[in-house]
Amino acid sequence: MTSGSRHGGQPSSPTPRVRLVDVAREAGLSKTTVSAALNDTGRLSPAVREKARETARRMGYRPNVTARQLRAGRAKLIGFMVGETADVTSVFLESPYFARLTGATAATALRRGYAMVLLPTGSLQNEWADLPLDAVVVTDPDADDRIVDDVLAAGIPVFSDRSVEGRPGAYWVDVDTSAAVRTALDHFLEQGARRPVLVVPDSTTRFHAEVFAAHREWCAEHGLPERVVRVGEPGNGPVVHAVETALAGGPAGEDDDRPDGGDRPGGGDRSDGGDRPGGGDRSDGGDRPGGGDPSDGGDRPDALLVVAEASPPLVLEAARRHGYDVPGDLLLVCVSEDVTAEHTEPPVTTLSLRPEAIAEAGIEHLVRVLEHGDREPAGTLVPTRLDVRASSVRQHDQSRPSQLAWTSLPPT
Amino acid sequence: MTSGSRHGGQPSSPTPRVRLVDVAREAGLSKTTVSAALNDTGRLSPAVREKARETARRMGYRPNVTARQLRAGRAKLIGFMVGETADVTSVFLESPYFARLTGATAATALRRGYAMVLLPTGSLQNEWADLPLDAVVVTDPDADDRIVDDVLAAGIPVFSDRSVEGRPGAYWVDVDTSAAVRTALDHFLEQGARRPVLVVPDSTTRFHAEVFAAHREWCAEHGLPERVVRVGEPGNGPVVHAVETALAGGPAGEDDDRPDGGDRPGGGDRSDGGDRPGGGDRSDGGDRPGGGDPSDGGDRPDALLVVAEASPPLVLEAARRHGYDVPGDLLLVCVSEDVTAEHTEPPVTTLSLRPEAIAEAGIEHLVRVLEHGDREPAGTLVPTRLDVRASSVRQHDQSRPSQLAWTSLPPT
DNA sequence: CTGAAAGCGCTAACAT
DNA sequence: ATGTTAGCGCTTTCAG
Repeated sequence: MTSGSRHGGQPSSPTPRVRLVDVAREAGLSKTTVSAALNDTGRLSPAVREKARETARRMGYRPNVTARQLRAGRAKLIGFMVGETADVTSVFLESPYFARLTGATAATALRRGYAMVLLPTGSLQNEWADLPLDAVVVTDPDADDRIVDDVLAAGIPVFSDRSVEGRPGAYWVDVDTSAAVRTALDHFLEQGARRPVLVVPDSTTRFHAEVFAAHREWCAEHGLPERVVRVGEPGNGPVVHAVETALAGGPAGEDDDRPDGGDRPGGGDRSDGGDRPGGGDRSDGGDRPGGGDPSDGGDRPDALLVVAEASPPLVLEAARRHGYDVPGDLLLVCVSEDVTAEHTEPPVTTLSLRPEAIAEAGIEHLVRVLEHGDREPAGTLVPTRLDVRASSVRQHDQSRPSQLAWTSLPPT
Repeated sequence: MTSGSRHGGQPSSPTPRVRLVDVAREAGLSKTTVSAALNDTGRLSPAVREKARETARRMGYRPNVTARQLRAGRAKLIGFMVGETADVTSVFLESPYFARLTGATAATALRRGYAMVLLPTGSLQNEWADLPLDAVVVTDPDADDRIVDDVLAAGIPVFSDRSVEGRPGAYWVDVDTSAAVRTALDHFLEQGARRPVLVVPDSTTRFHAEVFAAHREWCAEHGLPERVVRVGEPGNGPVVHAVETALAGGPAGEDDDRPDGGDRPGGGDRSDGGDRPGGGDRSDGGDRPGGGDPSDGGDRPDALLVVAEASPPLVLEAARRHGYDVPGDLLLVCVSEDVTAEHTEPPVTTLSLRPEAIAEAGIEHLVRVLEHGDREPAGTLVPTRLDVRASSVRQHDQSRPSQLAWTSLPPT
């Protein structure tokens, strides 16, 4: 029989919990004294303090957290939700980026004394209404998302991306998207590529919109044609399909026999620029295209920047199916946190958004606002990191170090 | 200027929240009446009820959740932690299995009115001490893990896997491991394989221990030699390495030039059985091994069951590097929730542990215990699902339906 | 140095 | 049908 069954009547009595007053009575002290002893506050004689503590320990006293919270006025609880892929909760965690962002946010928050609850995407039902949330973190809200306003309206501070800038009660942390895109494209240029293509989701998330804009700007600055393929749906199927579209060098919808394209009406790929049909070179093995001077003619892309999240091995495989040798004919960079990128042959260069750094900056900010009332600054920009691997270097200097896109910050 | 700044003194006054009593006073009613109106309890005249509600709405009243919780005696909050890979929190979410289990648990719990906080792995510091947790879910605790006892000692019910069976206050949900392993191995047999190899983590998790045992039993029953390679560390590197060890047909440590083996002292692979050195056939391309009648001689494996979580494309690639054609020379099944398995060529057969089903069963159980005091049953067994794809079928009958390992339950 | 008492904001007996 | 009152368990002035 376990200790703790008091009045032996009901067999399944849920063990009436010992309260502070019980300890006080048992120790022959007052609630106040015991509370002070346990919380290490007030001026108590060491003897009394020890006695109180000892009694509490012996009785198995556990403070009622809710009562404390009521007293304190805050629950040290924050909510976490992702706005993008606004459908099922269990899906977004399958993205390595969101998985790491989520885990890192929870860990960092806890380290600062805040617990994090995982909230379902989609504000339809505000289940968070029944939670004593001190703040809510909203990652990558859709442009037309009401969620931020709803939370703000409830009087709860919001921490999100830069799209909330200016809203009172809202604070932001964002990746330095522009620098990130430039770093990747500059890297391509440096390696001799002249016909880079961008594959980016067709979403209203601020990040994706910025990627598109930064790419356009960079192309204009460098006098290069803007080659973009937009992916309508998330997921490996659609992204791989988009990659194939990009590599075919022509508009979407041609030269496709894969069963898992996942196109829905209006959600398919859109290929902007470089619309001259490049010919159906869906060679599965041998002959390599181009081959000559990389800075010259032909319409086939010679570099690929995949911003849409997809499995690097799958992207690599898609390139091979289309007869590209990586990095021989095609330099490849994926914006991804997927660790499989290190294990392919060749390993794939990735642009990391550094979710851990974002989480840390966000929680840091949150704590400053919640505990010290800081209102400034309203936001923070976090640099990205390019992890150069064999898939994007022509020569054999794979030993070059990682580059921070925003070099004014330390590479932590 | 936003509405809500009351006494215009301090510019950054955090908007004193409107309380129930404020609404009552404003509406000329009592707290009780307003409370009843808002909670839809008691017998109130429709007119008064509406008036109370209207006033509350107009004043932007939001009930103080903590006060409610204190009154109710429970916070509708549950903790979630994973015992395995007992290191950093942000890591376990990178596993598709844990990611989906986590997401599904959070979603299911919320649907039943419980919020879920993500707890850090490792019980070293019980940060959960400051949380009003009604219960804690502990997935895959290590055999020697103290965490379950700690939580139980705090008087908090625990929901975990079968390893907690018999402990008062502990309940379990587990996968039907034995049936799962049998299903996979039977499938191999059915497809003509006679020399299957198992790759399984060398962990003290109950699941992995059971996999090992079930495999041993199955081999004994079928008079087949027990071929096992144990992986010392989690992660794609070590698992792929183990796969290569398995495919080389000999003991570990030979025939290896990959830089990412990740062996640590005492943490490397262990190859049990089939110890005759199979010869260094690390052919990168052409010649295929064996080729003759599959039910006959040779020492090279003809089927591979990878239980350790690894990226299917990477496993497939490893098999190819060793000169295997899948499914020609080698049938492949991965225990994995990784969606990339559907997108490889050939697609990889997976044995799904059905994390969503586990989550649902677990929360269902939790609600029954917490809200209805049910003590029986102490546990539930959840069937797995084999998603047969091309990587494990010799013929072209890929159209066969999924199989439930435990056919007494519906295939939901 | 210690104890009595006043709430935190809400809900539910118990009057009226 | 509505209002009064007593706590939920804890922390914290404020007396003693």
